[in-house]
Parts: sequence; structure tokens; C-alpha cells
Amino acid sequence: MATSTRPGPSLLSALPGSLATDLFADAKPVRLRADKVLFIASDPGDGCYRVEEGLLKVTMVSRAGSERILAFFGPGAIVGELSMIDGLPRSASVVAVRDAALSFLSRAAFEAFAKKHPEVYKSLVALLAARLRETDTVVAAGSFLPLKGRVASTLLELAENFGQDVGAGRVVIRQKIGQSDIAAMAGIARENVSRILNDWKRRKLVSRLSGYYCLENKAQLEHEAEL
Amino acid sequence: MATSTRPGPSLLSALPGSLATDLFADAKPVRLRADKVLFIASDPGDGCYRVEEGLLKVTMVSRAGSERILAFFGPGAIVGELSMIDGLPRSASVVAVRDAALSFLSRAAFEAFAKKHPEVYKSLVALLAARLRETDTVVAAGSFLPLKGRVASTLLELAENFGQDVGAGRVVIRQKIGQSDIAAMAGIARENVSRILNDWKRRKLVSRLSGYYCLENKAQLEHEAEL
DNA sequence: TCCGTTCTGTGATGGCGGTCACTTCGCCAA
DNA sequence: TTGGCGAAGTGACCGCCATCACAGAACGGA
Repeated sequence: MATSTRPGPSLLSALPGSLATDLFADAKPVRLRADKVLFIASDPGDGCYRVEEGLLKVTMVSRAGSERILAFFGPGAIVGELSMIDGLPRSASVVAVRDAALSFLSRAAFEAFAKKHPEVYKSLVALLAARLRETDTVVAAGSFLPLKGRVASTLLELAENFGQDVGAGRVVIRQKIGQSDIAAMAGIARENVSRILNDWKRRKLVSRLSGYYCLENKAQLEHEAEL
Repeated sequence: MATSTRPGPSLLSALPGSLATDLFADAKPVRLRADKVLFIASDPGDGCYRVEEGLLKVTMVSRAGSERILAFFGPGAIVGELSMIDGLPRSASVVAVRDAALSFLSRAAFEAFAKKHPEVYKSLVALLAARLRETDTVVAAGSFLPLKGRVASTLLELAENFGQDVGAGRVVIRQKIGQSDIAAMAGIARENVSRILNDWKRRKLVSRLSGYYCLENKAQLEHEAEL
């Protein structure tokens, strides 16, 4: 059940099959209501969470209050692994976008498990590597791409995580994501997301069906996303 | 010799002591002349390098030709580990800033070693975690900080890697780093680095001694670096 | 169904910071 | 010393994009 029919497992999420189940076998269940904070950057912390259901966002918030969303995480994803690994304070904040169920795995529990099953390290390494690649592309996008490019790149990332292909290159993003979320992911002003998205609607690159954005022409968007 | 007297080991670099020596015991030596390319993003590749001497920079280059420097790596640092881990194309480019000596470790060699010494995974995980934290702060800086802040944050990062404390909170960056390098690290125009650095020179926050930048007042810079 | 609240659309305005075009400096080699 | 060349300093301009200020839409309760 863990690996077969989920829509977009995403780079940023799951450990492979049985390992995950075993590792989190007796992890402590945690529930988190929408808009509640799991932890914020600089909190102490020494364990990670797996998302069982619901949706979380990982953000950094400036002193001025503006937020930058680093990623959304749905079922199967792991969050908070950095502090679990090195024991340092949390590097970012995590908030529930909607009610969520999580499993908490303490560092001690992880290390105990890892002693018996050293293979987890391999998975962990793979997970971190994937995350690093992701972050690199975010930096690159932020450095080189103009507004449109960043929005395109953001949409594609969302499609990567939550996209469901519905034929003819159309991909629906199966999460309610608003413009301000997209703006916070792309690191730009919400108003511009609106302008750009409308432009693309007119040009049939994207559409919106009952609150869900849909990429009508992924190829074209990819083109917009590369400098 | 490997771990004792080096100036700034840095988060981003070394594996702990004996492991590193063993792991790279029979790695293939590689020499790279200044300005020569080790590899570029999207190259295939399945091994990593340890810097024995010299200096490398990790960059991303836009189609338009502008470059963003992600990091400088001196002796002890590991580069190219992502492709070693996942076998995917290189995620960034690496160029020698000055003549460098490297050791190449293939993926196969790594995995063979790891089979006998599973502890390496722990080190690798720690390495990746540190890098991820670094990258996160780069994203945050790029999202929230104005020009000055980004430059401050860049200088502090350099100090972290190559700084030598010379009393009274003064830190010299023991590498010849030019303004355009700082600009490329901060992701801003070189001209502005010039303006900002001069401003700070006047205000005694930084100085330059025979080509090396020196942070006169780290505390104050840290203050500039936070929103 | 109505109303409030939260999202979305769009123009006007202004400023940060990139670009251009030089000048000046500093360093090395002849 | 001097000439040359790359790095650093500096002003002027200008465009992109954030911000402000609303006007619609849409959605979800009461």
C-alpha cells in the first residue's frame, strides 16, 4: 500500500518500501491541525517526521514577516531530518497547510534502528542528495530566471510532487494551491503571479478547474523556465 | 597532517580523520590547472573528488553566460558527491581557481569501501546535511536580504571557510578573492559590491591587506546580514 | 440565500539594483 | 620607470518588479 498507487511520490519524499514501514513501525503518532506550527526555524529538535496524511509546508520567514516556501510535503514525505541527523536547531519552519497526521521518529530511535539495519543510511543519503539537487535548482532559478521563468519552474516543481497526468501532456496539480503560495515558492509578489497566470491562461498554457491549477502545455512551460 | 593544522576545516568539507585517509587511500590523483574545468553541469559522472591542494569553485552558469558561485572549496573538501551517490548528471560545474591537486574516487570504489566500513555513510550523511543547511541559508539570504545583507552574508561564509582569526574579532580571508567573485557568490552586480565594500571600508567594518579582505568587525557584519 | 472573508485581477507609482560607460588604481614585466 | 592590463571605483540612466490601492469573484458558513 505504501508504494503502489500514490500519485506523485516525488524525489523529496519517501524511503523505499519496507524500510520505511519498519523504521516508522513504532514511531509516535502526531496530529496537527491546519495552520498549526510543527516547529519553527531555530527551535531545538532531534527527530524527524513522516507525513502520513494531510499537507505540510516548509518555510523560512524573514524578520519582516514575509515567507518563502521551500516545499510542500504530502503523504510519504519526511521532514525535519536535518536536526535528526546533526542535532542542530531546525533550519526551517514547518506548518500544516491542512489537518495532518504524522509519525515522529526520534534521533535515538533512528540510530538504534540504523545499527541493526545499516541500509537505511543508503536511503537517507539518497534522500539528502535528492533534496540537495532540488535546492540547487531553486538557487539557479532565483539567480537567472526572470519572473515568468520562476513561476514556470515553480509550477513544474509542484507538478513533480502533486501532478497527475490526464493525457495529452496535461497535468493537474492535485492540491489546492493558491496564488500566494505560488508567489511564496517562487519568491515574488503575488500580484505578478496573478498577471502571469492570466497571461498563460489566455495563451492556453495553464487552466484552472474548480480550484486546481492544470498545466495544459508542460513542454511550453519548460521552455519558459529555461533562460 | 590531514586534520591538525589546517585553518578553517569548514562545514562543507572534510570527513573525519582516519576515514578520509583510508577512503581515498588508493584514489586516483588528478591535477587541474587554474581556470580549467573539472566538469560542467549535466555532464555524466559517477565519482567524487577530494581537494588535496589548490582551490576550486562550484558554479552554475546561465545560458546568458552569467555565473553564480555556490561555493569555493579548498584542501580537505569533497566535491561531486551527488553524482557519486545517485549516478545522475552533475548538478553544477566545478572549475579550478588556481592549480589544484585532487583525488578521484569512483562510485564503485566508494561502494566497495562502504560495504566494509558502513560508518562512512554516517559521515556522508553529515556532509550532506551540512551542505543542505548551507544552501538553505543561501536561499534565505537571496529571498530576504537587500544587497548589503547579501554581501555581508557572503563575506561571513567566506570567513567560515577560509578565515583566520587574528585577534580582536578580526578575521582575514586567506584566499585571493576578487569583487567579481563576491558578486557572483552573492548573486548581485560587481559594481554594487564595490560600492558597498567601500562604504564598509570607510566605516571600518572591513579592510584590505595586500589583496586579502579582512573583516574588522565581524559582529557588526553579522548585524548587517540579518534582515 | 445572503453576507463576510478570503482569494484574485489590474492599474498607477516608485525604488532598488542592474547595466553602461568611463576613470582610476595597482601590479607586474620589460 | 614606464607602459599595459586587469581589477576596482563611480556616476547616470532605466527597467523590472514590489508595493499600494482597490475592484471584482468565489467560497463557505449562518
